[in-house]
Amino acid sequence: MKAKATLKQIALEFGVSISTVSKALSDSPEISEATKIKIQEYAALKNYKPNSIAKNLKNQRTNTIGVIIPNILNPFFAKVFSGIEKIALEKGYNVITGISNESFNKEQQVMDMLNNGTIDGFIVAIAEETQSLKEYKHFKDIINSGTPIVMFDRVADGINCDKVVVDDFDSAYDATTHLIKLGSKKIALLSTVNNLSVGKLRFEGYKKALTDAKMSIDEGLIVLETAIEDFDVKLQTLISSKKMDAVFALDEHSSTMTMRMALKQGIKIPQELNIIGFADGVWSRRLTPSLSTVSQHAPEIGAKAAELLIHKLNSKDEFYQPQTVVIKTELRKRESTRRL
Amino acid sequence: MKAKATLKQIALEFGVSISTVSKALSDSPEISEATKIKIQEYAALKNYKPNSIAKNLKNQRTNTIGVIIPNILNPFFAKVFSGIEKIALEKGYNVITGISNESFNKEQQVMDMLNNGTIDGFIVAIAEETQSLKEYKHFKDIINSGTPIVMFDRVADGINCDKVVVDDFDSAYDATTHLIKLGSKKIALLSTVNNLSVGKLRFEGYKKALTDAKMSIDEGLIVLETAIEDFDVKLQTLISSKKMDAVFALDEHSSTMTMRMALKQGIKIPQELNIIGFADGVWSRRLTPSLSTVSQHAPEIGAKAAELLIHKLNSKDEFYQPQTVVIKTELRKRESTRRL
DNA sequence: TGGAATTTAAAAAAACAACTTTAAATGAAT
DNA sequence: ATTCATTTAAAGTTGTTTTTTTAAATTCCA
Repeated sequence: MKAKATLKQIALEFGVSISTVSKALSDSPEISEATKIKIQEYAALKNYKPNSIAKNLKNQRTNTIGVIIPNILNPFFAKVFSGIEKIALEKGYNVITGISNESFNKEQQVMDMLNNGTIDGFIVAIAEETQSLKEYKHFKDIINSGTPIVMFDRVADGINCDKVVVDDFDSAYDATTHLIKLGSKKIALLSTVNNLSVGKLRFEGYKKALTDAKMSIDEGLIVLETAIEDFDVKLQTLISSKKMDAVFALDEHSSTMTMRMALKQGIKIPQELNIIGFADGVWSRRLTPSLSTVSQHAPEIGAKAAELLIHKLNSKDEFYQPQTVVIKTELRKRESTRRL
Repeated sequence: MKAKATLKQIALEFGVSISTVSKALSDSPEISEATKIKIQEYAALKNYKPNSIAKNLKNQRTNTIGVIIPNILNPFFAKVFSGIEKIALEKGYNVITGISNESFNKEQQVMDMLNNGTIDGFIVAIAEETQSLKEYKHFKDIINSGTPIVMFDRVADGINCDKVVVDDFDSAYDATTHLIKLGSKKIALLSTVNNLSVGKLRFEGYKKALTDAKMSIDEGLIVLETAIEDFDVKLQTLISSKKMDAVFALDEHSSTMTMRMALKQGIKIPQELNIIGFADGVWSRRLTPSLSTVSQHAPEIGAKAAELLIHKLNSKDEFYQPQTVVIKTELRKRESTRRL
């Protein structure tokens, strides 16, 4: 464990001043070639790297982004994260990760802990609990303290900051409309995420599509239930009743559980039941039959969020107007859908 | 965007020195009660938080862990990460994430970038390319520079550092043995990860289990192919031949692809074909039939790695002997296996 | 009660590492 | 000897913590 090379250590080595070393390493014209060369060579040899903590302190910025994610095990967030990380690396930023675990307290705690100079700005998907409570004061405080926030996917209406969202309403509308065009007369709607902004928007899109197609909204075909156990019971009942010829599932659990229960009942997919769901693309392809999904372009969401934040950090514009960017979704038609 | 409260700012406010404020806030007995109270009250009012960058510079430590992961989209790594994050939060550490994308260069670059005071230590799963090249100099350099490393899952034999691994050999041995006990006579071995240390160990465990059971190792039942396209072609051929009654798949792709191709061919699982694979537990349960897997306790791996690193960071023991911790796996028997 | 000793409170300074700016010094040339 | 050009030294900046000094207040004893 040899001592790390610092300007001071190098200066001592050559009996010159710290500023001489600093200038030599930044290749300043003020320093003689001979001195520069010997110092630069020594620095390279010792693998000198400026201590970024010291630099950060001086510059009053850290080139670090804080990313607050409700649940890293959700592949959607993992993908968004990969998009953030990619852009961050390109722009020379580090990424500090905080997991809120869908908890309001932990979200607040983690963000507060990081908002002390550790990070320059936040990228956040709001925790479920926070969104249920509509408790957004901590976001306002952080923004007021001068730390910018970019929200993605789950956003807070009242907060004036950059946002990156998916067109949840439209994508649900389009998916439902697609099922109608395939000949479905009875489209069930399944959701365990109706407590989230995204879930509500998707539900609205579904209803609008039915209304526009002059189809009635059948409450008996709708299962909105946040508690997984209760949801599964209701879903089992619905599937056994065989009242529907298509399912639109708003989240991964309801999508996959529908497939599993239907296959167990011997219901043929897609011959007897069309299914479109929100789910991870890789795993949807691995199912048999493969699941048609609404692809949300998660990496692009992350990339865009990172770009917005870094742009804001680099601009000195006091009167910057926050914007909301909508990332288009795509309907990925796989084996779980076909003309009835 | 009001100015952040600093010691200096508070000192100026009361016309006292910076050190007085510092001591007052740390409730030092050197400061009179009256002074302490007024300063503490003011600090609370102004929501003063010590600038962690400055503290880090002074303390020569950042309470931040650098986690280098080959691919965050792999649920295994995401789960390990969640385990790391949990312990880190408990112990008051932040987590900076770097993704190597399985690339040697990026791994080196990211770690180098962070090893300048930004982080106190690393937790690393080695990139595939790094492991193929057996190029471990950067790890040695970092350790020599005084920054401890804990490796998990994919580890480098030649490097003297803490390691957290799964008993890949044993778990493969046990899984294979389980298939034998279920009555399998012809157990195929599929792997797209034979370029990784973990893949090789699992392969060895499979062979040992067969040998111990006095069964021959049939090269015609073994598909080792890193390129996904080539793998799929070979797998299709193997499955069409129907030469086996069981499959042991060493990674997620080969596990799921086997199920998919077999089901497409009308092969009944598990009646005609038993399958055990390495795969994500959540999604394995969602498959129909659900997939029996080797559960690797990923969060525990991450937690243990974080504990080892933080312990090392907090101990001043110059002669600390690095250890290798083995996390036990568990065979999760689901619908894809049963007595033949 | 006056002067010294001791306690107490607070201020000053140093350190962390990098970086910047200003001032000074050296050397050569005029 | 003076001027100019080139180097180098010194000092200040960031915010915190820790150590050292200084100043004031109190106690103690003669």
